[in-house]
Amino acid sequence: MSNVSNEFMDEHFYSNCTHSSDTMTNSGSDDSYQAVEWKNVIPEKWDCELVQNYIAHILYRNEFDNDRIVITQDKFRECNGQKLMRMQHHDFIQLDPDSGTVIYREFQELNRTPHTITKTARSKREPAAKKPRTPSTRGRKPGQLSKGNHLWEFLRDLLNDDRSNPHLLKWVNREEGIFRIVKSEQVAKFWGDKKKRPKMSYEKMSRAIRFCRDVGYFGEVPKNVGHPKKLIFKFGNKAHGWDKKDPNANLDFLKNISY
DNA sequence: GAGGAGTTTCCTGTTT
DNA sequence: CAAACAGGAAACTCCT
Repeated sequence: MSNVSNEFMDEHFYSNCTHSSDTMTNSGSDDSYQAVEWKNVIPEKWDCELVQNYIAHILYRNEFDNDRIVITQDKFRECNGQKLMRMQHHDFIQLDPDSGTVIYREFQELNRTPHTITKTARSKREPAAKKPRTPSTRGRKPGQLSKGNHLWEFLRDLLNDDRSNPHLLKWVNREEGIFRIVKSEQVAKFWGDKKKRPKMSYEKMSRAIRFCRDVGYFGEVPKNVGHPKKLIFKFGNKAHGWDKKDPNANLDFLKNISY
């Protein structure tokens, strides 16, 4: 459970996103509480304020508490995007020993992905333009967590349990968040059980993974790095906690599993 | 009840 | 050839 309130997100993260509007992807309207699509913004153009917003965004996602986020944000108050780009791992740690590594790693990941909405063409088919979502005061806000178990959390928890890893799925590169699904239909079956969808299949689950990839819970798997091409996935920049075991993970359905 | 997030379902076509 | 991958379209569930 995160103890960071939504009020925090509104006040400290979303509210300033109308600054540097030339680098923003949202409209900059009064209602523009929407999270910056960081991967669509060029870090070199970030001003100090935007860097602080980014730091808050990273720490919020990594479940740092409210006070901690404010303190760390302040440590980055004199950093603009260009300075952030020049900083090495040890510079981040020096600035904040607790979160330096997390911020460094996420920033590296951000810089590995192209800073554009346009996706790399994979097939001859033209990708359809996404309909922009209209900001509203109702409904769940972007980034706001639901109580339900999400697909990326489910896979993360399976990966961190030795009843399922490596029988059902396993890490290919844990540091990078890259994993391989071994028993695709079995994993999908468990997913269906969890969501009470008895007709769940790997085909349908993988469709969900592709949607989750579009919004950042999963990422593009690097090509040509020696591992097989099929059934390989990678956690994205909206996923977190995959590098450690979640003590609250509920995997009771694995207790009777036998191989 | 409205509306957004996160799927689920189904489908056609492509790639491995 | 089978299995996996891709992504459009529409519907659905859960949540605020």
